[in-house]
Amino acid sequence: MPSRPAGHRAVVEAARAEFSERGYGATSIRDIARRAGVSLSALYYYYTGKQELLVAILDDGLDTYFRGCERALATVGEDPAEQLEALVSASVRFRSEHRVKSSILQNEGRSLEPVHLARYRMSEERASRQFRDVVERGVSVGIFLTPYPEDARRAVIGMCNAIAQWYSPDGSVGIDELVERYVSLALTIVEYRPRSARRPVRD
Amino acid sequence: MPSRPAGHRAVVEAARAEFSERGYGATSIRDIARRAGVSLSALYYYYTGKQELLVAILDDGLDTYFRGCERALATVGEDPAEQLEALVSASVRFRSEHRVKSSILQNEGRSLEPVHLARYRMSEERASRQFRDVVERGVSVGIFLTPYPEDARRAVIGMCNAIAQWYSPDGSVGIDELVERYVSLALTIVEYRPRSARRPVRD
Amino acid sequence: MPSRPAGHRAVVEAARAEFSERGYGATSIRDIARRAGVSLSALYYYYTGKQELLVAILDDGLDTYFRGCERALATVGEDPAEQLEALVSASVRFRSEHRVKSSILQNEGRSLEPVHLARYRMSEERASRQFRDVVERGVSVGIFLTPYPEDARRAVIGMCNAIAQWYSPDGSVGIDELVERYVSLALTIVEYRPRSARRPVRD
Amino acid sequence: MPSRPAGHRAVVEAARAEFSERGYGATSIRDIARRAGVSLSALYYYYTGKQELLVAILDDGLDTYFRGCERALATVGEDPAEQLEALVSASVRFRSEHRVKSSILQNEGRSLEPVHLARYRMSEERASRQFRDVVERGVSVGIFLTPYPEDARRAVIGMCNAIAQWYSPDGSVGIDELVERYVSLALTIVEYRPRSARRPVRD
DNA sequence: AATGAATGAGGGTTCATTCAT
DNA sequence: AATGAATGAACCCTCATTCAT
Repeated sequence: MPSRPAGHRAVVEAARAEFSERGYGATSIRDIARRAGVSLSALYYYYTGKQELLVAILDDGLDTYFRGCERALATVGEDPAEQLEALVSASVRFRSEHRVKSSILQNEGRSLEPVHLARYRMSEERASRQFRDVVERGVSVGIFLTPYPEDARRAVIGMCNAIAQWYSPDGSVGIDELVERYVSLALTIVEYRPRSARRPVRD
Repeated sequence: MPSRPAGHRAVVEAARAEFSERGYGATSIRDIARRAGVSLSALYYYYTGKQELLVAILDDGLDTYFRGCERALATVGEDPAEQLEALVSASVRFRSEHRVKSSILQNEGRSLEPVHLARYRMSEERASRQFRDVVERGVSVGIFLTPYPEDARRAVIGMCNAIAQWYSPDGSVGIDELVERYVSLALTIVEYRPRSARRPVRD
Repeated sequence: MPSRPAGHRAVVEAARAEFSERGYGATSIRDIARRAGVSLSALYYYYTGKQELLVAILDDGLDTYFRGCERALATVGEDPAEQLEALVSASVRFRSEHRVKSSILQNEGRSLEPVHLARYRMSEERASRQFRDVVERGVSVGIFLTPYPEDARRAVIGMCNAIAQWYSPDGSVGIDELVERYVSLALTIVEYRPRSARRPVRD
Repeated sequence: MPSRPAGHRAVVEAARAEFSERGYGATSIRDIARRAGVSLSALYYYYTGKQELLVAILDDGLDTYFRGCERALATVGEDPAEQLEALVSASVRFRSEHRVKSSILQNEGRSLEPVHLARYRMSEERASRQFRDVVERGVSVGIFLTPYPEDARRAVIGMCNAIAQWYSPDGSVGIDELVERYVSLALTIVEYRPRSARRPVRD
């Protein structure tokens, strides 16, 4: 999306909004062109069709998400608790700051044609694995006490994903505050017990 | 849905499957008729149109959900912890046993025309309130220690809702086991501390 | 229409109203059944279909019209002026008292299938001839001075036919008064000069 | 209608013919496209739908009629008799030269959706008023002796309107001749007595 | 005598897309 | 680089009608 002629921007933006509001299947290419203030032909001049727009939008969404994760992880060390904090923080930020991107990612993967679907599923898997690795390491290291790491992981992801559905920037809770609360919730869910807390306990 | 001519069943079933797989907007009425093994005209003899089909399906889904909740709540008393257990139990069962109904409820509310949307939003609100009331009572009674009851509530609901997206009846975890784990997770999330545990324990 | 089971009446009446308001082509058999308060099947039990309804309605309209003419003509003698009066009187009454029948007669003949069309055209022709004969006799007898009998005839018929389009029973003019005026207009159009008026002319 | 893409012409023409022959309600958009030798989609590229086609055709018909009236009125002075001649002349020409436009104007106004109907009714009213004003002025000036100006007006309009139903360009009467006869008939109907003719009358 | 269920054909309209310019 | 014109397939839905009961 970076080095395309001007007008592109408006088209993707419009498509994103429409896909998010109505869904891919219910959105017409004309709706998009109209919303972008661009002629139908222009749209086809920029993109090969509706499907390519979806691919571009999903890719961009994934990109935004994963870059956020990487950036967050880069600020912490090897400690699973810190890493979980980083991932939750990135996820909460993504779901609240990019609600539109987020909703498309959650709903419109199924609208991909088989060719593109494979790649998309791999990214989904990558996102899961990122969390799974951290949780499992926390468990094996003995600081996450949850007896059901997979369920815990899904609970954490599930609660983060849901943010896009209800969060409003006009609401009473700021994003930083939200991040803090969800990080705390996540640590609760995995039943985090810091090492230092275990020391005095003999037995 | 009870006293309609024969063939109805097949139509709703087919519509549910299609709506769930492709989304309302991307589903054609012909797809539904074909899948139901019914003529296009027959479909219109049963239902007034695509929208009524959606309404019927959503209503049925809500019905299934709320009846499950009521049944579960009927087995417990006034204790917020028990009530939360009941709601989570009903939710987990619904999301895992009725994954198709569940996914439509989560994705296709937006496809409702304004007339029907209002009623639907009220049902959504009712579902939220059910949880909110219980969580708030648990907090005010002092057995749920979470400092952020709303976030906790959303986390619980979010993790339950997500079940429909990944649960498979062929998987390794049975539903009863799943219920148990999620109930436990929910109590963790609200930071449940039973009264009895707090009393005599010195140290 | 006379000796049919009850319920027939309501159906024809409803069909007449619908055909008149929307036109045959734009009227659906369901509209008719609904308006008649009768089931769709009942309608088909009474009539073989939409076309037969139209035929019945047109026949009934023609019947009403021609019977009115015959009744009026029966009250007068051989005098063309009196006969024209009779025809105009019958026409004005028909167009004002039976506006619905009249409008269908004027607009929906074209909706007849070929089989029925022939008979219908003959009736139309009969209506024209009735007037033409009288006007021509009046001319040949020397009491209608119009140099263009055909145009006069068409003018008379045209102005009578138009009544159905504007007449309202709630209006200021009663039908008897209307008849009188149109009779007078008709005689003016054919340039009627009574015999008695010619006598004093020295000849 | 002027600056639209090519092919427009054929579409309106075809629509006009079909609407006139079968009526708006009985005409299918496919009939029109076929008759125009145009693809169904092309038709929709030109017009937004069947209704817009009707509106365009009615507007065009009204335009043709009113322009004819204005042209005719421009050639005469203030004399009501001359003005009536002008209006009748324009009407006869319109009804005989544009029989198709005329028939649609007479039959299909009812097929307009409410939004467009209002405007159409105003045009109808304008056409009536044009005649009414002239007739009334003739009466008040004392050259039209008819005791019932409204009936006379309706008779004149009615007979002119009827022309479209029977006139054939192949017939024995040319249009100029027809105009002359109908003008004469109209003056008869309003009982025109020129001023000059009244003077010599002693008394 | 009367009707509920069902149908195939066709209704008006919109779709994603292409193509000549 | 950009667009107006055009298309065929498919859209949702309603049509007049039939038929078993």
